[in-house]
Amino acid sequence: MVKVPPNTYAHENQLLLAVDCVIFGYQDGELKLLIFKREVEPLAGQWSLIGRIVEKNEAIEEAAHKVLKDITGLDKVFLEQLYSFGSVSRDPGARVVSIVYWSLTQSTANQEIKIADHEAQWVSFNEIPQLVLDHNQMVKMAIEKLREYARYRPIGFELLPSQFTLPQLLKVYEAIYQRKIDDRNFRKKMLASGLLIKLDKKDKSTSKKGAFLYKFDRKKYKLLLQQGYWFEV
Amino acid sequence: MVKVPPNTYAHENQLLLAVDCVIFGYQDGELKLLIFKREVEPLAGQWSLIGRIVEKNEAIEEAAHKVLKDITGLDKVFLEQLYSFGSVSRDPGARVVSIVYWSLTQSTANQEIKIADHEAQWVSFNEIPQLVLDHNQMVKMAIEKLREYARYRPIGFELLPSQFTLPQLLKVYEAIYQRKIDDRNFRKKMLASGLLIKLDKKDKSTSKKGAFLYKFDRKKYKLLLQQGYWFEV
DNA sequence: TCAAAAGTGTTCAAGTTACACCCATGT
DNA sequence: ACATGGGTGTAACTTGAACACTTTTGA
Repeated sequence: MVKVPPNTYAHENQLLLAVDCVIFGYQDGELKLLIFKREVEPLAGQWSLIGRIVEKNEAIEEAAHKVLKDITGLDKVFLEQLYSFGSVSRDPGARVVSIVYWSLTQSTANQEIKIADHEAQWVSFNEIPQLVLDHNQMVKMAIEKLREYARYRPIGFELLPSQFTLPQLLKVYEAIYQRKIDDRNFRKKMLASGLLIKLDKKDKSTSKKGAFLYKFDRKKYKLLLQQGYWFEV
Repeated sequence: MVKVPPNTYAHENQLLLAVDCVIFGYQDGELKLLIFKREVEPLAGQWSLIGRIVEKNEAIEEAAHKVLKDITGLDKVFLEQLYSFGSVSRDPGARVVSIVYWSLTQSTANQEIKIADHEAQWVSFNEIPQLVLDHNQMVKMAIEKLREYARYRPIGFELLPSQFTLPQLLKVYEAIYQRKIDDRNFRKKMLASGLLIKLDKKDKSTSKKGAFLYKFDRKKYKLLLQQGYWFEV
């Protein structure tokens, strides 16, 4: 009779657990990734995702939230677990298993200041440098997840200010999918979803005519989700 | 200037890392979950998923594979990472973060012997008992994942012997979705995918006429995947 | 008055769903 | 000969894709 290795707690100092965050933003019509220069040896000074070791008394999700808040000042943003990376030699410094989270952020002036403080930096998707360890792989997976997610969940909004125009939203999706999207079909679908609240204001920053501003109806979305609603762009 | 907590390796004996496996099977026209009685305190003797602490010198995926092989004897089966659970007090015995994997297995006689050895047990989806810790939540998430996956990947095969009939495959999908599926449309789609290899043999165990046996064309599937192929049931 | 972006409907093709009967064979 | 499960095609409908012009307004 074969025995499974006993599920015992008699293990000590096994390995370290870290969280790393793939943080996406959207500026100047482009999707961006937030990276910074690693502070600890080995590989100090090289580009890296933002993360740290998980403390014993904090939940992993909590750790991810804190990392994100520390660097961006942002609190209530889209943040979800992506995947855990745990090969033995992924980190030459120690045996570290990393649980990766991905986040979508809206850029605000305040946030930019915080980011600059940390010497972090936004880079365009097609200019992502080599990152330490397996971080490039993490980013690749996160980008795939972003595209997959965008297909059936309304996440374009997460990358825009709370008030946005339809042309802006369209551009976000075009940036995500890297292709032109028919604007008439796009409007139809978006408006048909019933998840947009049209405001009585126009944004005239990009045209003389001005485009109507909308808000995303989060309450209604939650309600629809419970009813098994399926969104598709 | 705010400082991110330093990403240093100077932490010790932080927490333990475990893998747990949600193992699905298919028998008697029903989807089943493999559970066993927990061996260690606290909560010894209660129903639990199968898992153990990850050793320092093994990759997390490797650990999951070993757990699965130890209990079922199965080696090359569908096994993917599901999610990591890491709230502080999820385990009253210690601070344990659990990385959960899910697996689809084909039942074989040999496997059943191994499973019996371990006093593990298959239970139907609608008879899943209360499990220890957050294991019921893990199972719930795995079932959702299974349904999501089945929509766009040919995974029905993973639950059947390597040779199977179309009526059998249909029943697997009906079990996954818990609803009747039109057999004509199902056949059309399956055969149109080009991923089934028709054999010259019939299985007469369930009817006098007998149903043709098929094999799943894994090579072709891999090829199609690379070309951005998208399967849908 | 004109340049530049915002806004609006219809047609066609493709894919999905619904549906009913004959076939083969062991007992 | 009959009961049982295996196998097959078509029509209606729904969905997604393609496509071009008018509107508004600041400069």
